[in-house]
Amino acid sequence: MVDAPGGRDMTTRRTRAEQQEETRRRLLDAASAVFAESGFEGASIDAITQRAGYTRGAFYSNFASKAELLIALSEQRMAAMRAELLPRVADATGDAQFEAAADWLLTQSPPTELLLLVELGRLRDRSPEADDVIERFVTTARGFITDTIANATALSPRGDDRDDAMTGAILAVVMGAQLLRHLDVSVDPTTFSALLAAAIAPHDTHRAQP
Amino acid sequence: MVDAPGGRDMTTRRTRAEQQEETRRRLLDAASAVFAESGFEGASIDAITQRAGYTRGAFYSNFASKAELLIALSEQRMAAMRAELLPRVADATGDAQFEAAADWLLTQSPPTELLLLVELGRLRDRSPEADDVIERFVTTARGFITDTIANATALSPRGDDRDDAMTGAILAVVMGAQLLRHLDVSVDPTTFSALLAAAIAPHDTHRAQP
DNA sequence: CATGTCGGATACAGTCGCGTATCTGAAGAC
DNA sequence: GTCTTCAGATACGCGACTGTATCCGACATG
Repeated sequence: MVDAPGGRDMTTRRTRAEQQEETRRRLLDAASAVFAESGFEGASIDAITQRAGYTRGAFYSNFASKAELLIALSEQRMAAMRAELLPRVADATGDAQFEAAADWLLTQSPPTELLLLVELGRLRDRSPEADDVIERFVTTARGFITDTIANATALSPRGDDRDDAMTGAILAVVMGAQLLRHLDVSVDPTTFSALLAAAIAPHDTHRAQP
Repeated sequence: MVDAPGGRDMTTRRTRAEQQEETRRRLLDAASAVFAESGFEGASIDAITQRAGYTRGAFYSNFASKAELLIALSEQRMAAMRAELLPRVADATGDAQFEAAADWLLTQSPPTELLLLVELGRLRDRSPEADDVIERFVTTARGFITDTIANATALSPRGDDRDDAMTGAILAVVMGAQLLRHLDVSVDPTTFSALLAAAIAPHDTHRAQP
């Protein structure tokens, strides 16, 4: 699909670790695309390696199984998502933070990432590691949300189960919107921002309703 | 998995059409379970027919392909969902309608149905029929939502694109909640109802905030 | 009751994907 | 420069899944 990685290029001398790192990265990128198209079970290892420009040998020297690949990919993408959101939120102030996050979620972020969670949810029964990844994601996402809110409203999180209800509401809204995008249903950004605000409002009693 | 359907029962004489109808129904039910466990691509026809208590022959005399089975299953389940929601909503009045719907969605309805939409979304590129099913679902769901609101608030729908934004918001909330359930993340019913109300509130300017 | 019809079972051949075992050439060590 | 190591390629055997072709027996129709 892209330029052949097998062709050794004299201008780019690389250490073994660098080389393998790029292979891993390419495999993960290819897997992301193939998973999105065909789903986890429908994605053959051959299809993934071929799209990355390798053969099956490259796969088995980087991953033990397709499940492990899914785990690794999920973790990479969750970290990437966080890395994208953090600066955008940090660069804004007050309510603009939510709008910045909402805008990126609705227009920039690939709805594909959401599907990884669906596959992980299916895998959880067979692999305890998938369960860990999901739990880590939820915990991290909740922390990110409360931190952002605390930062935007200068209110510290409660730390009680009402926080869980609120972060759960935000997660539901965000994930629901991504799912609609996957179905090619457009989501109005204004409505989306309003929903996010509504999810936070009952949590923040100091805040006035407009 | 259940009692063998192959064993002809003398007490239950059935016409051919009835017999085949039951076969179809069992196959659809089994497919629903297997799809939930293994996904569309991961579900083998053998696994489906075996769980239903048949062999592959039963499948091919009822469906042309696995894709067609998914289409049929999706349509059946969407109709069933509607059939479940309608009386619950009709039996309540005013805001209780939303609570009734919310309660059923969060506690009774299997989060599995949502995954069918994900698979359909993947299939849409290959099968135009899947696209139709999705569009029909979205349209029907939107109609159901506006009807329910109109019924509960005695206000007629606007019929403009603000309706689309509002129904989209509700769909996002509902689907997001189901996805969280699939990930074993509990969703607080009170928060969920509040979110639904918040999605409607900006739409309904005649309504006072509590 | 005799015969045609057809839902579902059985048999079979072809394809595909997986995992392992083995090989190769370049990076790293000395 | 030689030797070792190892990422990635190649080869192979195996099992699983698919679709079709054929068969069987219960319903249907006269």
